Amino acid sequence: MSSTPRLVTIQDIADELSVSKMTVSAVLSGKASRLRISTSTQERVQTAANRLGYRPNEVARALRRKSTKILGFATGHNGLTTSDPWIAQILGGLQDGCREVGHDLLLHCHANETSVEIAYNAVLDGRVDGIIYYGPPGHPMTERIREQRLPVVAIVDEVPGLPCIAADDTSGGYLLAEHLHERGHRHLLYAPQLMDSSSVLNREAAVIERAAALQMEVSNWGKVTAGSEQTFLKGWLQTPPERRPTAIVAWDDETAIRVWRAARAMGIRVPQELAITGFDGLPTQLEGICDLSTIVVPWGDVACKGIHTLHRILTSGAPPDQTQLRLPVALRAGDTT
Amino acid sequence: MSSTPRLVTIQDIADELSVSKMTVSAVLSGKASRLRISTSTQERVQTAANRLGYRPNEVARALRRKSTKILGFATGHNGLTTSDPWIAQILGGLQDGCREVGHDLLLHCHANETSVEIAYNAVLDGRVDGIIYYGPPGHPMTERIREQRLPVVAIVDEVPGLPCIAADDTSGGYLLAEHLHERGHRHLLYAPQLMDSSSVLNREAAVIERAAALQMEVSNWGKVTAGSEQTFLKGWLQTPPERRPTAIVAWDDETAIRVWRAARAMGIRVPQELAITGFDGLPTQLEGICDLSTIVVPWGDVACKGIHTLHRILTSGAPPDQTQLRLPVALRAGDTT
DNA sequence: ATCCTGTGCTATACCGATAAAGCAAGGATG
DNA sequence: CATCCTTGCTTTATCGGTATAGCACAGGAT
Repeated sequence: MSSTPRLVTIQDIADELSVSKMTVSAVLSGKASRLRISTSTQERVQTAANRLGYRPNEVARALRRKSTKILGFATGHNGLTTSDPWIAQILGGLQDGCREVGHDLLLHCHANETSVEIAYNAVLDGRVDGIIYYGPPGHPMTERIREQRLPVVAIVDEVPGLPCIAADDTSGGYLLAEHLHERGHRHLLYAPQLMDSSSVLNREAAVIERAAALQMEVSNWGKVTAGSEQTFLKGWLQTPPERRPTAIVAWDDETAIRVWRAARAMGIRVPQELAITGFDGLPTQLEGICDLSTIVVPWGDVACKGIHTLHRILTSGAPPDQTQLRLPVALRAGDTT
Repeated sequence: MSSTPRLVTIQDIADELSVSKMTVSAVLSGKASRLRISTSTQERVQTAANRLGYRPNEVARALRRKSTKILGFATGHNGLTTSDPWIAQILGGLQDGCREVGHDLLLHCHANETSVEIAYNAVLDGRVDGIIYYGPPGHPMTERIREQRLPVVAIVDEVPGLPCIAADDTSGGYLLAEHLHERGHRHLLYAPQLMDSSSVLNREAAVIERAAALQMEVSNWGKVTAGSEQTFLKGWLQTPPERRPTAIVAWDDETAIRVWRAARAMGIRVPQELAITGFDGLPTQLEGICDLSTIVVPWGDVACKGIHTLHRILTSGAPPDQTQLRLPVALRAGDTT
């Protein structure tokens, strides 16, 4: 019952062949020709390395090159967990991106505010080369990050002064307003979420702007919190039919589904009496029951592009670190409109 | 536009105070008394460290102590992604566990077979101290892992020769059979999944065993693949009522929901004509529509315990590395039984 | 015989920390 | 006055790599 076996080092090979470890290093890191190592020696080294199962120690390399080739992911939105479906998609995209640029991904994705602080420290500790940040612009850490010019790329939500990859929420809002206009709606009800998130604010602003341009009225009766859906819809039922909004534009899919369920329970016909739209485009389990009209956000692509941007910033010496990208979204018309 | 700032090292502080870096190290790592550093020097070092914002370089430490304090997560089940809801819960549990033992979590969770190989190499590269493995026992890498005695803990699915933390799938199966028996069912239909997973096999075996003990008949009409639910249920409808199973026991929640949807579409009344059970206990979006009877599996706890076990193996020199744990599951009776 | 050039490798230093041994100055002790 | 102990540091080696300079030797030119 031995514990973890000692790993093979460059020195082991050097001893075995009675050469200096520099020779071994040169061969194994492809610098053999620059350092003029004879072909026969190269072969002997390669053979020994293979036989012993040598793998270069990444920690030692990282120390020397001052880069771990590990990127971190931090969430600043309170209460966010890996179980949130868009986070899941983001994680997938981060993984893909990391594989593409040859880095590893370290998770600092705890459901509390310390996530960012931990990630921030991870950079100062030399543990990660940079961070993908998903959180509110006003997080106390963001200022320190800017001040110290740490390699951080924001995703999904804009953070002033940081490079950012997000979805084109504005176009998404436009698409929704236009879609509802085409379906004959002239009075929308916006169900917002008050959170410190540029993405959410952009969605709302865009819906309102395009609705106005299309001569549609937009009401706002405030947030639809979990559990208050029925109350919310009662208000709708009590409104005289001619003054009723004909469609509810929810800030996200989850809210839309909650409203849809409540409407269904109250006998309100969707979409005949009331149309409902979401925003996120996440896969649902309601297939065949409720095919929500929504905006499909490319969460994975956003994350993946974020990694690539971070990688570019890290490899280019002096980065033009004001990259701002908005990835295209698409309307998915379902049976709730 | 400068690039990443150089991080403060122990040498910077030593130079600043004209002491040796060993003195600084001793103070900052709490070994001041053992090495007899005067109180005044300790204070000077502390002050300078704070002023300069010193943080010890974790890579250098890791090299010295031969441990990165990073644990990896690898998936061997093909096609598994971070979007699968139980993976999401597992990730949450891994995070929690890591925070509790003071380690970081590196993700090697790609949707293909290379995940395990990458994680395996990460250990040999000294990049991670150990791995949490979630995959089939027959994966080509598992043998190498055993041979080389790498610090790996399997979760969810048993792997012969490796320590494992899983859910008590057997009890789950018993609970389901007993529950259905109580509800008066005497003939079950098991909808299995043929995958190389001990968890899934245990579920099935337990249902069958307990059903037999309770004098219930158990039929098996084969897998219910995505899209074949209606065909499956047509077979059920065409069976003479007295020979029909009265309950379908699906191997997991997702299958159960697919069957439920198909039954609903075909006008089969659930649970009056046909009861349906799942297995997983994951949150669904069907709240208020279909409250699935299922077994709640503590995914997060399994993952978290896995981390703790791995940590114990890594800290104890010669581990009793045959830890086998089965965490309790619970029946959640919904309105599909 | 001496100088020069190219070949093939070795020696040294360094990345940033820590473990262990060493060593100078001052006071107590014989 | 010589010895010993304690205090308060410094020196050196080490983890496992990599960058850079150096060095011994062979062969051709002078």
